Amino acid sequence: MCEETNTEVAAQQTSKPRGRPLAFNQDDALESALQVFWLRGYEGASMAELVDALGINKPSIYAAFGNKEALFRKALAKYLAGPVAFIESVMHERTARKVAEKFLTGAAEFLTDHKHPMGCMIVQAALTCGKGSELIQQELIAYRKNLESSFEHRFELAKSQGDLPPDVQSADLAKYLATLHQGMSVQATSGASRDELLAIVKLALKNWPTNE
Amino acid sequence: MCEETNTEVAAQQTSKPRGRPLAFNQDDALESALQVFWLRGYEGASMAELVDALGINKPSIYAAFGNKEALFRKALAKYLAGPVAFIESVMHERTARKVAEKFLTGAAEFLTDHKHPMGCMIVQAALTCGKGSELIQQELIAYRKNLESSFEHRFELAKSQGDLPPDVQSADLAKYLATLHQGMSVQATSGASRDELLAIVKLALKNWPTNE
DNA sequence: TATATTTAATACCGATTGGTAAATAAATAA
DNA sequence: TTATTTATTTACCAATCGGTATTAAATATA
Repeated sequence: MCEETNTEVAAQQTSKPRGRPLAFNQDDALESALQVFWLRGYEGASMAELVDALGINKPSIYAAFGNKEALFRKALAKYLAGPVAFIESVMHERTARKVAEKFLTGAAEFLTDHKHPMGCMIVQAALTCGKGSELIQQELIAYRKNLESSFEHRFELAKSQGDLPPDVQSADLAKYLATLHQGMSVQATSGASRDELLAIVKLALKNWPTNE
Repeated sequence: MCEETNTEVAAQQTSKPRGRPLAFNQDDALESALQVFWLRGYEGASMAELVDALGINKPSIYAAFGNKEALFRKALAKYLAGPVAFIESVMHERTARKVAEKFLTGAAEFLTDHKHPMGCMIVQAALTCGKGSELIQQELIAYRKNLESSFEHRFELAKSQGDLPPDVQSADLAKYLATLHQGMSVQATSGASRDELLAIVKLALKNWPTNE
Protein backbone atom coordinates (compact mmCIF):
# COMPACT_ATOMS: atom_id res chain seq x y z
CA MET A 1 0.00 0.00 0.00
CA CYS A 2 3.07 2.27 0.12
CA GLU A 3 3.59 2.23 -3.64
CA GLU A 4 2.43 5.09 -5.76
CA THR A 5 -0.67 4.20 -7.79
CA ASN A 6 -0.66 5.46 -11.33
CA THR A 7 -4.00 7.20 -10.99
CA GLU A 8 -2.80 9.73 -8.46
CA VAL A 9 0.45 10.64 -10.16
CA ALA A 10 1.95 13.78 -8.74
CA ALA A 11 2.55 16.62 -11.16
CA GLN A 12 1.09 15.07 -14.33
CA GLN A 13 -1.87 17.41 -14.85
CA THR A 14 -4.35 16.57 -17.64
CA SER A 15 -2.09 13.88 -19.04
CA LYS A 16 -3.50 12.30 -22.16
CA PRO A 17 -4.85 8.80 -21.65
CA ARG A 18 -2.51 6.07 -22.81
CA GLY A 19 -4.20 3.71 -25.26
CA ARG A 20 -6.77 3.92 -28.00
CA PRO A 21 -9.43 6.51 -27.15
CA LEU A 22 -13.07 5.63 -26.60
CA ALA A 23 -15.06 5.91 -29.80
CA PHE A 24 -18.25 6.88 -27.96
CA ASN A 25 -19.42 9.25 -25.27
CA GLN A 26 -19.95 7.30 -22.08
CA ASP A 27 -22.64 9.60 -20.80
CA ASP A 28 -24.62 9.49 -24.04
CA ALA A 29 -24.39 5.72 -24.06
CA LEU A 30 -25.62 5.55 -20.48
CA GLU A 31 -28.48 7.86 -21.36
CA SER A 32 -29.50 5.49 -24.17
CA ALA A 33 -29.30 2.54 -21.83
CA LEU A 34 -31.47 4.42 -19.36
CA GLN A 35 -34.16 4.96 -21.99
CA VAL A 36 -34.23 1.26 -22.85
CA PHE A 37 -34.40 0.09 -19.22
CA TRP A 38 -37.03 2.72 -18.51
CA LEU A 39 -39.23 1.50 -21.33
CA ARG A 40 -38.65 -2.23 -21.05
CA GLY A 41 -37.77 -2.84 -17.44
CA TYR A 42 -34.68 -4.69 -16.30
CA GLU A 43 -35.48 -8.09 -17.72
CA GLY A 44 -37.45 -6.84 -20.69
CA ALA A 45 -34.40 -4.98 -21.93
CA SER A 46 -32.25 -7.51 -23.76
CA MET A 47 -28.56 -6.98 -24.33
CA ALA A 48 -29.30 -7.16 -28.05
CA GLU A 49 -31.69 -4.21 -27.80
CA LEU A 50 -29.23 -2.33 -25.63
CA VAL A 51 -26.48 -2.90 -28.17
CA ASP A 52 -28.76 -1.48 -30.86
CA ALA A 53 -29.73 1.52 -28.78
CA LEU A 54 -26.22 2.42 -27.65
CA GLY A 55 -24.74 1.89 -31.09
CA ILE A 56 -21.77 0.17 -29.51
CA ASN A 57 -20.94 -3.47 -29.80
CA LYS A 58 -21.32 -5.72 -26.86
CA PRO A 59 -17.75 -6.19 -25.63
CA SER A 60 -17.30 -2.43 -25.51
CA ILE A 61 -20.38 -2.12 -23.33
CA TYR A 62 -19.07 -4.77 -20.98
CA ALA A 63 -15.66 -3.09 -20.89
CA ALA A 64 -17.15 0.32 -20.14
CA PHE A 65 -19.95 -0.54 -17.73
CA GLY A 66 -19.62 -4.15 -16.60
CA ASN A 67 -22.41 -6.68 -17.00
CA LYS A 68 -26.11 -6.05 -17.48
CA GLU A 69 -26.72 -5.61 -13.78
CA ALA A 70 -23.94 -3.03 -13.47
CA LEU A 71 -25.17 -1.21 -16.54
CA PHE A 72 -28.64 -1.07 -15.07
CA ARG A 73 -27.36 0.33 -11.79
CA LYS A 74 -25.39 3.02 -13.58
CA ALA A 75 -28.39 3.92 -15.70
CA LEU A 76 -30.47 4.01 -12.53
CA ALA A 77 -27.94 6.34 -10.89
CA LYS A 78 -28.29 8.66 -13.87
CA TYR A 79 -32.05 8.48 -13.50
CA LEU A 80 -31.81 9.39 -9.84
CA ALA A 81 -29.37 12.21 -10.46
CA GLY A 82 -31.34 13.59 -13.38
CA PRO A 83 -35.12 13.37 -13.70
CA VAL A 84 -35.71 12.45 -10.09
CA ALA A 85 -33.47 15.09 -8.57
CA PHE A 86 -36.36 17.54 -8.27
CA ILE A 87 -37.60 15.55 -5.28
CA GLU A 88 -34.75 16.99 -3.28
CA SER A 89 -36.06 20.49 -3.87
CA VAL A 90 -39.60 19.33 -3.11
CA MET A 91 -38.57 18.47 0.41
CA HIS A 92 -37.54 22.05 1.02
CA GLU A 93 -40.99 23.46 0.40
CA ARG A 94 -42.28 25.48 3.30
CA THR A 95 -45.13 23.30 4.49
CA ALA A 96 -46.08 19.64 4.35
CA ARG A 97 -49.03 20.56 2.19
CA LYS A 98 -46.75 22.33 -0.28
CA VAL A 99 -44.40 19.37 -0.29
CA ALA A 100 -47.24 17.05 -1.19
CA GLU A 101 -48.63 19.45 -3.75
CA LYS A 102 -45.36 20.02 -5.52
CA PHE A 103 -44.45 16.37 -5.42
CA LEU A 104 -47.72 15.13 -6.89
CA THR A 105 -48.10 17.82 -9.53
CA GLY A 106 -44.44 17.45 -10.46
CA ALA A 107 -44.93 13.70 -10.69
CA ALA A 108 -48.01 14.11 -12.89
CA GLU A 109 -45.97 16.20 -15.28
CA PHE A 110 -42.88 14.04 -15.19
CA LEU A 111 -44.69 10.72 -15.56
CA THR A 112 -46.44 11.89 -18.72
CA ASP A 113 -43.53 13.74 -20.29
CA HIS A 114 -43.23 12.50 -23.86
CA LYS A 115 -39.51 13.27 -23.91
CA HIS A 116 -38.97 9.87 -22.27
CA PRO A 117 -40.88 6.64 -21.55
CA MET A 118 -44.03 7.08 -19.50
CA GLY A 119 -44.08 6.15 -15.85
CA CYS A 120 -41.43 5.86 -13.17
CA MET A 121 -38.52 3.55 -13.75
CA ILE A 122 -38.10 2.78 -10.06
CA VAL A 123 -41.71 1.64 -9.88
CA GLN A 124 -41.87 -0.37 -13.09
CA ALA A 125 -38.43 -1.71 -13.95
CA ALA A 126 -38.72 -4.85 -11.84
CA LEU A 127 -42.08 -5.07 -10.11
CA THR A 128 -42.22 -8.74 -10.98
CA CYS A 129 -39.29 -10.69 -12.40
CA GLY A 130 -37.77 -14.09 -12.95
CA LYS A 131 -35.65 -15.96 -10.46
CA GLY A 132 -32.42 -14.33 -11.58
CA SER A 133 -33.39 -10.71 -11.00
CA GLU A 134 -34.65 -10.66 -7.46
CA LEU A 135 -31.71 -8.61 -6.25
CA ILE A 136 -32.56 -5.78 -8.63
CA GLN A 137 -36.18 -6.09 -7.58
CA GLN A 138 -35.23 -5.69 -3.92
CA GLU A 139 -33.01 -2.73 -4.66
CA LEU A 140 -35.85 -0.89 -6.36
CA ILE A 141 -38.12 -1.68 -3.44
CA ALA A 142 -35.48 -0.15 -1.17
CA TYR A 143 -35.37 3.03 -3.26
CA ARG A 144 -39.14 3.36 -2.98
CA LYS A 145 -39.05 2.84 0.77
CA ASN A 146 -36.29 5.39 0.99
CA LEU A 147 -38.39 8.05 -0.69
CA GLU A 148 -41.28 7.14 1.57
CA SER A 149 -39.28 7.58 4.72
CA SER A 150 -37.96 10.90 3.44
CA PHE A 151 -41.56 12.07 3.33
CA GLU A 152 -42.17 10.65 6.75
CA HIS A 153 -39.28 12.62 8.22
CA ARG A 154 -40.37 15.73 6.41
CA PHE A 155 -43.84 15.38 7.90
CA GLU A 156 -42.46 14.87 11.36
CA LEU A 157 -40.63 18.13 10.88
CA ALA A 158 -43.84 19.74 9.71
CA LYS A 159 -45.57 18.60 12.87
CA SER A 160 -42.85 20.14 15.00
CA GLN A 161 -43.15 23.31 12.95
CA GLY A 162 -46.89 23.34 13.43
CA ASP A 163 -48.07 23.14 9.83
CA LEU A 164 -49.33 19.60 10.31
CA PRO A 165 -51.70 18.55 13.14
CA PRO A 166 -49.93 16.62 15.90
CA ASP A 167 -52.34 13.70 15.72
CA VAL A 168 -51.43 12.97 12.09
CA GLN A 169 -49.53 9.75 11.49
CA SER A 170 -46.57 10.84 9.41
CA ALA A 171 -45.85 7.31 8.27
CA ASP A 172 -49.40 6.85 7.01
CA LEU A 173 -49.40 10.14 5.21
CA ALA A 174 -46.04 9.37 3.61
CA LYS A 175 -47.30 6.01 2.46
CA TYR A 176 -50.43 7.61 1.08
CA LEU A 177 -48.30 9.93 -0.99
CA ALA A 178 -46.03 7.15 -2.20
CA THR A 179 -49.01 4.99 -3.07
CA LEU A 180 -50.56 7.75 -5.14
CA HIS A 181 -47.30 8.27 -6.96
CA GLN A 182 -46.95 4.58 -7.69
CA GLY A 183 -50.51 4.35 -8.90
CA MET A 184 -50.01 7.38 -11.10
CA SER A 185 -46.97 5.70 -12.57
CA VAL A 186 -49.06 2.69 -13.55
CA GLN A 187 -51.67 5.02 -14.98
CA ALA A 188 -49.11 6.91 -17.04
CA THR A 189 -47.70 3.68 -18.45
CA SER A 190 -51.24 2.66 -19.32
CA GLY A 191 -51.81 5.79 -21.34
CA ALA A 192 -53.30 8.28 -18.89
CA SER A 193 -52.78 11.91 -19.91
CA ARG A 194 -51.18 14.67 -17.90
CA ASP A 195 -54.51 16.34 -17.30
CA GLU A 196 -56.03 13.13 -16.04
CA LEU A 197 -53.21 12.71 -13.54
CA LEU A 198 -53.54 16.32 -12.44
CA ALA A 199 -57.22 15.75 -11.80
CA ILE A 200 -56.31 12.84 -9.56
CA VAL A 201 -53.83 15.02 -7.70
CA LYS A 202 -56.52 17.62 -7.14
CA LEU A 203 -58.80 15.01 -5.63
CA ALA A 204 -56.05 13.55 -3.52
CA LEU A 205 -55.09 16.89 -2.03
CA LYS A 206 -58.61 17.90 -1.15
CA ASN A 207 -58.48 16.31 2.25
CA TRP A 208 -55.00 17.27 3.25
CA PRO A 209 -54.91 17.60 7.05
CA THR A 210 -54.59 21.17 8.34
CA ASN A 211 -54.56 22.91 11.67
CA GLU A 212 -57.47 25.18 10.93
CA MET B 1 -71.90 -28.03 -40.62
CA CYS B 2 -74.79 -30.49 -40.95
CA GLU B 3 -72.75 -33.43 -39.72
CA GLU B 4 -73.01 -34.55 -36.16
CA THR B 5 -69.95 -33.59 -34.12
CA ASN B 6 -68.77 -36.22 -31.72
CA THR B 7 -68.87 -33.92 -28.72
CA GLU B 8 -72.62 -33.46 -28.81
CA VAL B 9 -73.55 -37.08 -29.41
CA ALA B 10 -77.21 -37.72 -28.84
CA ALA B 11 -78.08 -40.21 -26.17
CA GLN B 12 -74.60 -41.04 -24.91
CA GLN B 13 -74.85 -39.55 -21.44
CA THR B 14 -71.63 -39.47 -19.36
CA SER B 15 -69.79 -41.62 -21.88
CA LYS B 16 -66.32 -42.47 -20.73
CA PRO B 17 -63.58 -40.74 -22.72
CA ARG B 18 -61.88 -42.92 -25.26
CA GLY B 19 -58.12 -42.86 -24.75
CA ARG B 20 -55.74 -42.73 -21.87
CA PRO B 21 -57.19 -40.63 -19.06
CA LEU B 22 -55.63 -37.37 -17.91
CA ALA B 23 -53.23 -37.99 -15.05
CA PHE B 24 -53.83 -34.54 -13.52
CA ASN B 25 -56.67 -32.26 -12.58
CA GLN B 26 -56.90 -29.48 -15.13
CA ASP B 27 -58.26 -26.98 -12.65
CA ASP B 28 -55.58 -27.68 -10.08
CA ALA B 29 -52.92 -27.32 -12.75
CA LEU B 30 -54.36 -24.01 -13.86
CA GLU B 31 -54.43 -22.84 -10.27
CA SER B 32 -50.73 -23.63 -9.95
CA ALA B 33 -50.01 -21.78 -13.17
CA LEU B 34 -51.95 -18.81 -11.84
CA GLN B 35 -49.80 -18.70 -8.72
CA VAL B 36 -46.61 -18.68 -10.76
CA PHE B 37 -47.77 -15.96 -13.17
CA TRP B 38 -49.07 -13.96 -10.24
CA LEU B 39 -45.73 -14.07 -8.49
CA ARG B 40 -43.41 -13.77 -11.46
CA GLY B 41 -45.38 -11.91 -14.09
CA TYR B 42 -45.87 -13.11 -17.63
CA GLU B 43 -42.28 -13.00 -18.80
CA GLY B 44 -40.74 -13.73 -15.42
CA ALA B 45 -42.55 -17.05 -15.32
CA SER B 46 -40.50 -19.48 -17.37
CA MET B 47 -41.98 -22.64 -18.83
CA ALA B 48 -39.43 -24.56 -16.77
CA GLU B 49 -40.78 -23.06 -13.54
CA LEU B 50 -44.34 -23.67 -14.70
CA VAL B 51 -43.52 -27.31 -15.44
CA ASP B 52 -42.13 -27.63 -11.91
CA ALA B 53 -45.11 -25.96 -10.31
CA LEU B 54 -47.76 -27.89 -12.22
CA GLY B 55 -45.98 -31.20 -11.78
CA ILE B 56 -46.80 -32.07 -15.36
CA ASN B 57 -44.30 -32.36 -18.14
CA LYS B 58 -44.19 -29.77 -20.83
CA PRO B 59 -45.90 -31.51 -23.75
CA SER B 60 -48.88 -32.28 -21.53
CA ILE B 61 -49.19 -28.60 -20.63
CA TYR B 62 -49.13 -27.63 -24.27
CA ALA B 63 -51.70 -30.32 -25.10
CA ALA B 64 -54.03 -29.22 -22.34
CA PHE B 65 -53.73 -25.43 -22.47
CA GLY B 66 -51.89 -24.41 -25.63
CA ASN B 67 -48.77 -22.28 -25.59
CA LYS B 68 -47.52 -19.97 -22.85
CA GLU B 69 -49.71 -17.10 -23.95
CA ALA B 70 -52.82 -19.29 -23.94
CA LEU B 71 -51.90 -20.71 -20.55
CA PHE B 72 -51.50 -17.22 -19.19
CA ARG B 73 -54.89 -16.15 -20.52
CA LYS B 74 -56.57 -19.17 -18.98
CA ALA B 75 -54.86 -18.54 -15.66
CA LEU B 76 -55.94 -14.92 -15.92
CA ALA B 77 -59.53 -15.99 -16.56
CA LYS B 78 -59.37 -18.07 -13.39
CA TYR B 79 -58.02 -15.06 -11.55
CA LEU B 80 -60.87 -12.91 -12.80
CA ALA B 81 -63.48 -15.51 -12.01
CA GLY B 82 -62.07 -16.24 -8.56
CA PRO B 83 -60.29 -13.68 -6.42
CA VAL B 84 -61.44 -10.68 -8.41
CA ALA B 85 -65.08 -11.67 -8.61
CA PHE B 86 -65.92 -9.72 -5.47
CA ILE B 87 -65.70 -6.53 -7.50
CA GLU B 88 -68.99 -7.46 -9.10
CA SER B 89 -70.69 -7.40 -5.72
CA VAL B 90 -68.92 -4.16 -4.83
CA MET B 91 -70.70 -2.41 -7.67
CA HIS B 92 -74.05 -3.27 -6.11
CA GLU B 93 -73.37 -1.39 -2.91
CA ARG B 94 -76.02 1.20 -2.18
CA THR B 95 -74.00 4.39 -2.57
CA ALA B 96 -70.91 5.53 -4.44
CA ARG B 97 -69.21 6.06 -1.12
CA LYS B 98 -69.94 2.49 -0.05
CA VAL B 99 -68.70 1.22 -3.40
CA ALA B 100 -65.41 3.01 -2.91
CA GLU B 101 -65.16 1.94 0.69
CA LYS B 102 -65.82 -1.71 0.04
CA PHE B 103 -63.57 -1.76 -3.00
CA LEU B 104 -60.59 -0.21 -1.27
CA THR B 105 -60.87 -2.08 2.00
CA GLY B 106 -61.49 -5.31 0.10
CA ALA B 107 -58.45 -4.57 -2.04
CA ALA B 108 -56.31 -3.88 1.03
CA GLU B 109 -57.24 -7.26 2.40
CA PHE B 110 -56.92 -9.13 -0.85
CA LEU B 111 -53.59 -7.60 -1.89
CA THR B 112 -51.96 -8.60 1.38
CA ASP B 113 -53.52 -12.04 1.71
CA HIS B 114 -50.71 -14.48 2.38
CA LYS B 115 -52.65 -17.31 0.80
CA HIS B 116 -51.35 -16.12 -2.57
CA PRO B 117 -48.69 -13.80 -3.98
CA MET B 118 -48.96 -10.18 -2.86
CA GLY B 119 -50.36 -7.55 -5.18
CA CYS B 120 -52.71 -7.64 -8.14
CA MET B 121 -51.82 -9.82 -11.10
CA ILE B 122 -53.53 -7.52 -13.58
CA VAL B 123 -51.42 -4.63 -12.38
CA GLN B 124 -48.07 -6.37 -12.14
CA ALA B 125 -47.93 -9.25 -14.59
CA ALA B 126 -46.75 -7.18 -17.53
CA LEU B 127 -46.28 -3.54 -16.58
CA THR B 128 -43.06 -3.50 -18.57
CA CYS B 129 -41.97 -6.29 -20.88
CA GLY B 130 -39.77 -7.27 -23.78
CA LYS B 131 -40.65 -6.85 -27.42
CA GLY B 132 -42.42 -10.19 -27.65
CA SER B 133 -45.02 -9.63 -24.92
CA GLU B 134 -46.60 -6.34 -25.84
CA LEU B 135 -49.91 -7.96 -26.69
CA ILE B 136 -50.29 -9.35 -23.18
CA GLN B 137 -49.26 -5.97 -21.81
CA GLN B 138 -52.00 -4.26 -23.81
CA GLU B 139 -54.58 -6.80 -22.73
CA LEU B 140 -53.85 -6.14 -19.07
CA ILE B 141 -54.08 -2.41 -19.69
CA ALA B 142 -57.50 -3.02 -21.22
CA TYR B 143 -58.64 -4.96 -18.16
CA ARG B 144 -57.61 -2.09 -15.92
CA LYS B 145 -59.39 0.45 -18.10
CA ASN B 146 -62.42 -1.77 -18.05
CA LEU B 147 -62.58 -1.76 -14.27
CA GLU B 148 -62.10 1.97 -14.29
CA SER B 149 -65.01 2.59 -16.62
CA SER B 150 -67.17 0.30 -14.54
CA PHE B 151 -66.58 2.65 -11.64
CA GLU B 152 -67.29 5.61 -13.84
CA HIS B 153 -70.66 4.21 -14.87
CA ARG B 154 -71.45 3.34 -11.29
CA PHE B 155 -70.71 6.89 -10.23
CA GLU B 156 -72.85 8.31 -13.01
CA LEU B 157 -75.65 6.18 -11.63
CA ALA B 158 -74.89 7.49 -8.16
CA LYS B 159 -75.23 11.05 -9.41
CA SER B 160 -78.60 10.27 -10.93
CA GLN B 161 -79.62 8.67 -7.66
CA GLY B 162 -78.44 11.68 -5.73
CA ASP B 163 -75.79 10.15 -3.50
CA LEU B 164 -73.02 11.89 -5.40
CA PRO B 165 -72.97 15.66 -6.08
CA PRO B 166 -73.84 16.52 -9.68
CA ASP B 167 -70.67 18.56 -10.18
CA VAL B 168 -68.43 15.58 -9.49
CA GLN B 169 -66.49 14.26 -12.48
CA SER B 170 -67.24 10.56 -12.46
CA ALA B 171 -64.30 9.79 -14.71
CA ASP B 172 -61.87 11.58 -12.42
CA LEU B 173 -63.24 9.88 -9.34
CA ALA B 174 -63.05 6.49 -11.04
CA LYS B 175 -59.46 7.10 -12.04
CA TYR B 176 -58.64 8.22 -8.52
CA LEU B 177 -59.96 4.95 -7.20
CA ALA B 178 -58.13 2.88 -9.81
CA THR B 179 -54.92 4.78 -9.15
CA LEU B 180 -55.14 4.11 -5.43
CA HIS B 181 -55.73 0.44 -6.10
CA GLN B 182 -52.78 0.22 -8.43
CA GLY B 183 -50.54 2.03 -5.99
CA MET B 184 -51.69 -0.24 -3.20
CA SER B 185 -50.79 -3.19 -5.36
CA VAL B 186 -47.25 -1.90 -5.75
CA GLN B 187 -47.12 -1.31 -2.01
CA ALA B 188 -48.29 -4.83 -1.24
CA THR B 189 -45.69 -6.33 -3.56
CA SER B 190 -43.09 -4.19 -1.81
CA GLY B 191 -43.99 -5.61 1.56
CA ALA B 192 -46.62 -3.24 2.94
CA SER B 193 -48.86 -4.82 5.57
CA ARG B 194 -52.62 -5.04 5.56
CA ASP B 195 -52.91 -2.45 8.32
CA GLU B 196 -50.70 -0.05 6.43
CA LEU B 197 -52.91 -0.34 3.37
CA LEU B 198 -56.03 0.10 5.46
CA ALA B 199 -54.56 3.29 6.89
CA ILE B 200 -54.10 4.56 3.35
CA VAL B 201 -57.69 3.71 2.53
CA LYS B 202 -58.86 5.64 5.54
CA LEU B 203 -56.95 8.69 4.40
CA ALA B 204 -58.15 8.32 0.84
CA LEU B 205 -61.79 8.16 1.83
CA LYS B 206 -61.67 11.15 4.12
CA ASN B 207 -62.49 13.57 1.38
CA TRP B 208 -65.11 11.59 -0.43
CA PRO B 209 -67.56 14.02 -2.02
CA THR B 210 -71.00 14.11 -0.40
CA ASN B 211 -74.18 16.06 -0.79
CA GLU B 212 -74.29 17.33 2.76
C1' DT C 1 -57.23 -60.28 -28.24
C1' DA C 2 -56.85 -56.62 -31.64
C1' DT C 3 -57.35 -51.97 -32.73
C1' DA C 4 -58.30 -47.20 -32.24
C1' DT C 5 -57.73 -43.30 -29.44
C1' DT C 6 -55.83 -40.39 -26.22
C1' DT C 7 -52.23 -39.07 -22.83
C1' DA C 8 -47.44 -39.29 -20.74
C1' DA C 9 -42.57 -39.26 -21.10
C1' DT C 10 -38.13 -38.74 -23.22
C1' DA C 11 -35.51 -36.37 -25.89
C1' DC C 12 -34.91 -33.09 -28.78
C1' DC C 13 -35.41 -28.43 -31.80
C1' DG C 14 -33.84 -23.64 -33.38
C1' DA C 15 -33.62 -19.11 -31.39
C1' DT C 16 -32.27 -16.14 -27.99
C1' DT C 17 -30.28 -15.24 -23.45
C1' DG C 18 -26.19 -12.92 -21.03
C1' DG C 19 -21.35 -13.05 -21.50
C1' DT C 20 -16.20 -13.57 -23.59
C1' DA C 21 -11.73 -15.12 -26.05
C1' DA C 22 -8.93 -13.78 -29.49
C1' DA C 23 -7.51 -10.90 -33.05
C1' DT C 24 -7.16 -6.34 -34.85
C1' DA C 25 -6.82 -1.24 -34.71
C1' DA C 26 -5.54 3.14 -32.88
C1' DA C 27 -3.50 5.89 -29.79
C1' DT C 28 0.76 7.29 -26.57
C1' DA C 29 5.47 6.63 -24.52
C1' DA C 30 10.11 5.45 -25.00
C1' DT D 1 10.61 2.70 -34.86
C1' DT D 2 9.20 -0.07 -31.46
C1' DA D 3 6.80 -1.31 -27.41
C1' DT D 4 2.91 -0.58 -24.62
C1' DT D 5 -1.70 0.35 -23.67
C1' DT D 6 -6.44 0.57 -24.48
C1' DA D 7 -10.60 -0.05 -27.62
C1' DT D 8 -13.02 -2.25 -31.32
C1' DT D 9 -14.36 -6.10 -33.89
C1' DT D 10 -15.53 -10.71 -35.07
C1' DA D 11 -16.74 -14.77 -33.81
C1' DC D 12 -17.96 -17.55 -30.51
C1' DC D 13 -19.59 -19.80 -25.75
C1' DA D 14 -22.79 -22.49 -22.57
C1' DA D 15 -27.33 -21.93 -20.74
C1' DT D 16 -31.89 -21.04 -21.18
C1' DC D 17 -35.87 -19.63 -23.86
C1' DG D 18 -40.52 -21.36 -25.79
C1' DG D 19 -42.04 -25.21 -28.33
C1' DT D 20 -42.39 -30.30 -30.52
C1' DA D 21 -41.56 -34.89 -32.86
C1' DT D 22 -41.54 -39.39 -31.34
C1' DT D 23 -42.29 -43.23 -28.69
C1' DA D 24 -44.39 -45.64 -24.79
C1' DA D 25 -48.39 -46.39 -21.91
C1' DA D 26 -53.28 -46.58 -20.71
C1' DT D 27 -57.98 -46.82 -21.75
C1' DA D 28 -62.41 -47.93 -24.63
C1' DT D 29 -64.44 -50.33 -28.24
C1' DA D 30 -64.75 -53.98 -31.52
